Amino acid sequence: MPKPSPPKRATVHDVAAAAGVSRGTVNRVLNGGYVSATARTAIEAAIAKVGYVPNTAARNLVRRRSQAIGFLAMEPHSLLLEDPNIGAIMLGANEVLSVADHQMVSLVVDSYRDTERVGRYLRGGFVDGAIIVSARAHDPITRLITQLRLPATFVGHPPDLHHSIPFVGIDNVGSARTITQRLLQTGRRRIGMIAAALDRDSGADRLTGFRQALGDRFDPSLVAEVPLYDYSNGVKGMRVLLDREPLLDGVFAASDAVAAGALEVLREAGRTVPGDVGIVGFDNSSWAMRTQPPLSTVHQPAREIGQNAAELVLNQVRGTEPAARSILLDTSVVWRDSA
Amino acid sequence: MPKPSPPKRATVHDVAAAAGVSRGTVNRVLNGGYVSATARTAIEAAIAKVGYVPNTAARNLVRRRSQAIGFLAMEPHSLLLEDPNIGAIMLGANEVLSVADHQMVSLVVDSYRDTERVGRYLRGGFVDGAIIVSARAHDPITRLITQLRLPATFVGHPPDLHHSIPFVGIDNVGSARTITQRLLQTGRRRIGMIAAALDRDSGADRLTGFRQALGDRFDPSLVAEVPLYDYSNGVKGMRVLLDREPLLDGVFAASDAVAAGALEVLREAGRTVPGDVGIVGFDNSSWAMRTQPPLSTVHQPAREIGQNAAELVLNQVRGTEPAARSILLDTSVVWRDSA
DNA sequence: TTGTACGCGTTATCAA
DNA sequence: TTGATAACGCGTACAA
Repeated sequence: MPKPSPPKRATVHDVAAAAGVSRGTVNRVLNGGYVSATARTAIEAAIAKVGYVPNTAARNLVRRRSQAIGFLAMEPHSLLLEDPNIGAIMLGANEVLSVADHQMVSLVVDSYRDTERVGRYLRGGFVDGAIIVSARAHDPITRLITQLRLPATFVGHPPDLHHSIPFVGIDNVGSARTITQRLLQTGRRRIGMIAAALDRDSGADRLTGFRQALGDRFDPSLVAEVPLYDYSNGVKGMRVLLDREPLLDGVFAASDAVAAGALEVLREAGRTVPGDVGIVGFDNSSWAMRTQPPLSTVHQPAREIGQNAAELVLNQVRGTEPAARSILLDTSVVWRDSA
Repeated sequence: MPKPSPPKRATVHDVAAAAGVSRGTVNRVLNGGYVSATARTAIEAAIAKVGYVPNTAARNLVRRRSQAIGFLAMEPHSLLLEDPNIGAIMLGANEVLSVADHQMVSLVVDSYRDTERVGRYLRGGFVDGAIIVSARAHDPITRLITQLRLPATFVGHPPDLHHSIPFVGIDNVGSARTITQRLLQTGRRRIGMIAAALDRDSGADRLTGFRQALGDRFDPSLVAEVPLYDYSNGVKGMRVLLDREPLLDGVFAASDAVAAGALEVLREAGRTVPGDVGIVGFDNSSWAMRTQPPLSTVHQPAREIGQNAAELVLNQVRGTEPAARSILLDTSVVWRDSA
């Protein structure tokens, strides 16, 4: 079987020939510059006629650009698909990047080996900038990026954010406070929290908001810490909570998936929701509407987060970045039946 | 703010200078060829010392390759994230592509405008090959790809598959037959199907399998057709079925999401599962374990599908494709409590 | 086994 | 306003 030959593509040279001008002039209509009206129309016709499309490789070579932005997800492979927001964030980022004719290359950093590989990639100049999702504290990748002075934006800030790098996110503290207050307003007295992912800003901030809302009534023994934002950790956390305080009548779960797991445990324990105990989640993911009863939760604009992150990087790449940096997007609370 | 200057990168020239040889020799150790042991070690040391990484743009320019494979999803944006398999398929494909040092560029084709844009992209030689997911009949993109003789692989075959293009998929007919038989074996007499996405091979084949399993007992009036594989269509389909045949005691839902919707309607109608009616799904997605009761369903190896698809394209790109073409992967049935 | 020189398709610089 | 020409970094004949 013969190696398929790449399709023949028209070049600037061909366009110039077809229009009866030099390559320089063609280039000026492509990339702006002084050019006479007659030449312009002739060239535009020629471009359409020969079906010219610029060759990215050649262009990038001379411009010393890759026209690519890295999307770094610092997350175990398995969790990538479970995360209800990451997909929408990627989609949002990809939207504005592709409009700006940039390629989004997604790199998941799971193991140490990944760190090395991605490090080489970044150093190699394969991307003009990076969007970093769910970075943890003291991340080697973060250090590398500041070292390289690579244009970048965080989605959610790592605890040790070097503020030369902007971020886009939501107010986790405020959102958590608001939704916890709802629990208080509906008369719950013994309120616990299943706190997940405390090594991330989102996790830590949600706990902070919970504590703020409770004020004097905050009781550390009613906080069950679990590592991840998922269903099975919701199950574990709820068991702990129920064990410590059988009279519990309110629960703030750090995510909808966690809440769904908690709900299952409550059902097994014979507690009714929202009768015996009220429960609220976070994310407004598809979980929230599937549970019985549906969850009251915090909606975060994941797609917009992605879009804003992409814009922030592109601004830096283009060198047209004024003073204003990080962006905090608004959340909204969705009331359903669980509390 | 100054435009961030791209990091200075070492070139073959630098390596040659550092090793005291010519660029040609350096090239030979990079891309294979005769080279003396002494020269090789000297050059390898030099490469490490100056931190040389090949420049993709330059390499692609001269090789006339893009080192990119398009991942085309012919699906509405909104459904992309809902589909339980597509994410895993992408991950699987990306895995083998990145090992082969190829970029995966994902292109979602939703509207007619997308078709045009993607068409330009393919014609422009921006990808060396393509993986196409959920193509429908008479797709203009498919036609373009055969025209261009672009190396490609389908995931699931479109009804009008031009057999010059290989595909990787599962045996939807056989899997559907098997799981429907289970319903029969457990003594169900009036079995209906909620058939979704009949304009796709997967949807049509599952209906075929259902019909085969039932044989003489097949009753067309017990098939509710719905357009999409999602929860809300499961709700609609189940209502139709219950309306047409109140004595129904078995249901094959075309996907787990559909089954979940159907389950909700059954609950509202006061039917117990699996007591009054047995129900089975398809996909073994996260839905299957979240429903009450958990679903019996067909597991399909989504990740492997992606891996195989990528390998099939790469083989064609490299021109090292023997005779064997399409691949059918095995499914397995997962028995839970719903039937 | 090694070195030299040309071409890949663009952009950018400089004269004209 | 336009045209010629030199990079950009690499692969590859061809000659040595």
